[in-house]
Amino acid sequence: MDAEAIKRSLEGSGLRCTPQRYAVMAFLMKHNRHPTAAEIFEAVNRVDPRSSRATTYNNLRDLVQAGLVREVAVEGRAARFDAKGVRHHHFICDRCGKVEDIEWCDVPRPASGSLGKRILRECELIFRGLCTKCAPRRHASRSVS
Amino acid sequence: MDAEAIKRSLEGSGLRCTPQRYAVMAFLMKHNRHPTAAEIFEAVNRVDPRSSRATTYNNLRDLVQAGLVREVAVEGRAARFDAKGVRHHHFICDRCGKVEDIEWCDVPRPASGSLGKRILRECELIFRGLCTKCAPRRHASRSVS
DNA sequence: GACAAATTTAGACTATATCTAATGTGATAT
DNA sequence: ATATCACATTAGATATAGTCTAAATTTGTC
Repeated sequence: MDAEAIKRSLEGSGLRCTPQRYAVMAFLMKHNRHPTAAEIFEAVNRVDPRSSRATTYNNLRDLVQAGLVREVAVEGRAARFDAKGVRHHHFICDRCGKVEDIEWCDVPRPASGSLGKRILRECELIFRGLCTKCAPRRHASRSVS
Repeated sequence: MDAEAIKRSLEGSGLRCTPQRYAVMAFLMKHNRHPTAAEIFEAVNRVDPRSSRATTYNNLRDLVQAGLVREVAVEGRAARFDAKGVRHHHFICDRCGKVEDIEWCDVPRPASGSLGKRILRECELIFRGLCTKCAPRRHASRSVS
């Protein structure tokens, strides 16, 4: 996405295209990892225009409010704990960050049902509760009681 | 779960059953919300035995290491951001807290496939990306690009 | 250019979590 | 019983993430 397009996108959402705001938005569009505010702050400040910490946070807030950026994995930013009594999954709301328990369910095996392969791949993630990197190599099952 | 059972469970994991440790564990077993460390600290300290902040955090760490407690929604405790370019879901690993994008996929409609109703209910949560409370009331579709 | 509104800024402040060094506790050997 | 030693606890210092404030600056408009 080129500079003009970013400018239009900001102004289309009722935000002025200030140098600092532009820098934050451009950085987020260029890097599709999920950077923290601190990483964005640092990256933006390696070159002109500089941007104070407050401005970086303000701009992130504005971009999220405008619907141009998503904030993920929130939940008040404090760790939460859970005695492993009944086996269950955790689901985290995209909007409010609430942690919701969902009933335990094993990974569905057959890929032939009315739900296609793509859905299964996504189901497997949540059913397993582990990302691709952390998932056990083979058919080994991990205790998540 | 009674006091003896908690004691056995701690000792079975190689942890001494100290008053402070017991209090944290008992609190977590009794309340199946997902309290923060601060909430646990406060609750435990409303009555004897008192427990310092460091001890509360240490005990939580020990309980997690021993596999008796889970820490949910981690990810280094810093918010992460994401320019809403391509529509996708976010999956957060239960073990390492990594945020992983998964390809966008609409909520599957039919409940009659080879995957049962229960699976569908769980799929819907992740496919929608919103918890029960935040989900739009009816068939309204939310823009999550 | 002058004005008002929006934006940026440095730094103080709050909240969450970890570290440190001193002290306390409990099981075991003597 | 008591000396010992590993394990636990403590208060307080420190670190990190984020917010707030009040003043200064920039921007769009007349």
